[in-house]
Amino acid sequence: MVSDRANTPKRPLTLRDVSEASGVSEMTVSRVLRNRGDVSARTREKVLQAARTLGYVPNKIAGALASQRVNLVAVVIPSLSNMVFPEVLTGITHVLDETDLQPVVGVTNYSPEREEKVLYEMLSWRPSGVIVAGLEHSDASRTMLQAADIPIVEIMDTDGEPIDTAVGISHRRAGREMAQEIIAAGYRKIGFLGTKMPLDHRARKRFEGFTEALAKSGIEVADQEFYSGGSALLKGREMTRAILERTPDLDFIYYSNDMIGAGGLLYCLEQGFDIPGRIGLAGFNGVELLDGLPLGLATMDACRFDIGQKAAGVIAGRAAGGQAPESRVVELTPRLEPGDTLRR
Amino acid sequence: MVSDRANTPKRPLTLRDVSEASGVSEMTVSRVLRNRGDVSARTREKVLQAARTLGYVPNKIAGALASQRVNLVAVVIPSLSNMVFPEVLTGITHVLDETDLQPVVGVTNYSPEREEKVLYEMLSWRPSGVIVAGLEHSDASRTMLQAADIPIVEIMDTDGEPIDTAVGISHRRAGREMAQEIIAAGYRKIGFLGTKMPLDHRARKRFEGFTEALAKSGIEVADQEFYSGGSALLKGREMTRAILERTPDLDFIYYSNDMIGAGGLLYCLEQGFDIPGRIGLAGFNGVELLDGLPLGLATMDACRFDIGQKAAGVIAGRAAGGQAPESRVVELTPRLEPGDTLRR
DNA sequence: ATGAAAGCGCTAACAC
DNA sequence: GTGTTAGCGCTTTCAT
Repeated sequence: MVSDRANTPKRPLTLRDVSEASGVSEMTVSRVLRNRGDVSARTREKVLQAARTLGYVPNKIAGALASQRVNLVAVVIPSLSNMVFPEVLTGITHVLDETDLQPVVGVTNYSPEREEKVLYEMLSWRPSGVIVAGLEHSDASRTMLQAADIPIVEIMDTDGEPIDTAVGISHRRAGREMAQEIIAAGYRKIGFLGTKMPLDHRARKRFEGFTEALAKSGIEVADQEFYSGGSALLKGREMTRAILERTPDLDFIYYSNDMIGAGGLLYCLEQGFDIPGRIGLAGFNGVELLDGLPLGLATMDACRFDIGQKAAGVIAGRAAGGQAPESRVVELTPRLEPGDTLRR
Repeated sequence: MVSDRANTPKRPLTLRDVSEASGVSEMTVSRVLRNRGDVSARTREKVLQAARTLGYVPNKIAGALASQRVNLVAVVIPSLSNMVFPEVLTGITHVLDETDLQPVVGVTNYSPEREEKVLYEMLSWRPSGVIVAGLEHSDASRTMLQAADIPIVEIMDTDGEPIDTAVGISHRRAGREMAQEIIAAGYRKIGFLGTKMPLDHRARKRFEGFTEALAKSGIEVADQEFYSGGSALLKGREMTRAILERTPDLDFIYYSNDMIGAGGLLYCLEQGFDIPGRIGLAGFNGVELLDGLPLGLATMDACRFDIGQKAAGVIAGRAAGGQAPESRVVELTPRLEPGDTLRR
């Protein structure tokens, strides 16, 4: 392993070192290492041999500068602890693995300022494309993205005007449809528990769609409460207790995500409530976690994996010289999963 | 927003554009944009103004090539869906946010081949340091890392020889201590449920430490089962049912992680078992999720956040010209959290 | 306080 | 099939 000559490798290896070690021009070495152009099998072997024994790792910085091409795709998401985003990433990776593109992840913590900073940093590496969560961005962020002149895919949400392309679901519609389902099932005294939403636009849109649809049936949310931070499962449990103590005759609780919904479900089971008779419950996302719960929580799948795949597909297609998709907005349709906590 | 002159911005903006727009030399523009050297307030303003109205984003590729410096830290982890790693990332970010360093995340899916590929890709960007999970790597990976001549921090595990620096806990010891605790509590018929471990070395080491310590007390694992893939919570539930049907007189189950432990706990509660009397349970990791469960699962905190912070600290320190830490191995001590599922 | 020249390590474009 | 030349967009260094 590694050559055993006097080793003082202070200076990182360059193409030139491989060139000298193999007695082949830098250019040809470069060609071999990138599988470009025709190189005789003999030369090829010599070069690979030399590169391997030296332990040469190409310098992509120089390569990118020279070729004006960078095989990175910037992926900017609000959070990694949300479960939802890792799944989107999985979808993205799934597609990019088939190409020579590589995702680079940046996290904003739902802060527009951080988003701006992260985008600036990422764009300064001149990626081949950007996948960014949400349609809401600061003016500066929009300007940067527009000016970058690369494919930009805004994901997760389709309620708004995309900068370039959007791939996601309509959260307003998701909220609306869940409300309709709940009403159709005969529930009338409906509570809502969710995250504080000033910056979680998708949760806000679901809530808006939800209340809107209730209103159409002449129903108002009977009680509601918002939290931030902490263990979502625990919050779900505690908030459910609180809201039911305050408004004991609620017959349904809609949660802004599955995690707090699961907490609420566990609480209700402990209390021995008849579910979905005495009280119905529903969350949002369709996380895998729910499979292990004693009862299946009603939810709506957010198509996370699909969104990731489609978004990556748009970038990969465009990077390969393809055109933008016919439509600037790709709206997927979330499936309602009634589980066991919603009367039917 | 953006200048309203005839816009054909095909070509990305360069320093030169800012230079021309502001009537200041490229060099001075560069100084302003990086806050280096003395620039008169007047010039400074002119430059910033020009850069802003043009929407200039510096080209880090060119900058990095010229300065031979890259403010990226490669972070290579096995998975994002494991909860554990996002938390490590949080710790890393926490520290790096105080510096000008930026983490770049790569995911290996527990595959040595993928790890090799990811490392290769990342090293080719010449990062300022590498944080990589685990001490087990392919020969090629080790060679690359050694040759890179940058700080390398292997995290999560301290049972082995680090390439450069290791920050983590001893999983062997964690397994051992849990076994001792279980025995001290009087349990004797002990089962184990976990992931298939050929590639999850830390889970394997915990298991080894565990069986070793049991052996010292003349006890053998009474039954065991391994899974891969699927919803961990669900697997925990199903495997617990299976193992208890097969070996009904188990009085303790040790799970290789909290998620399947939680599934098992939910199952046992449903069955109405007396916990921790009839049967005790314990997991590993100390994930926040457990806070929301009806009973607190016994577990051992893996110090994820701390590990991230310390690892990032080592890189940041070294990048700032500091020395390597006194010791090449920084071993943290996991706390046993007895919860409600372990007799005391 | 500002500018001019050289060059980082690679690849595009063109010879041969 | 292989080599030569120029230059990517910055920063370093040195001059003024």
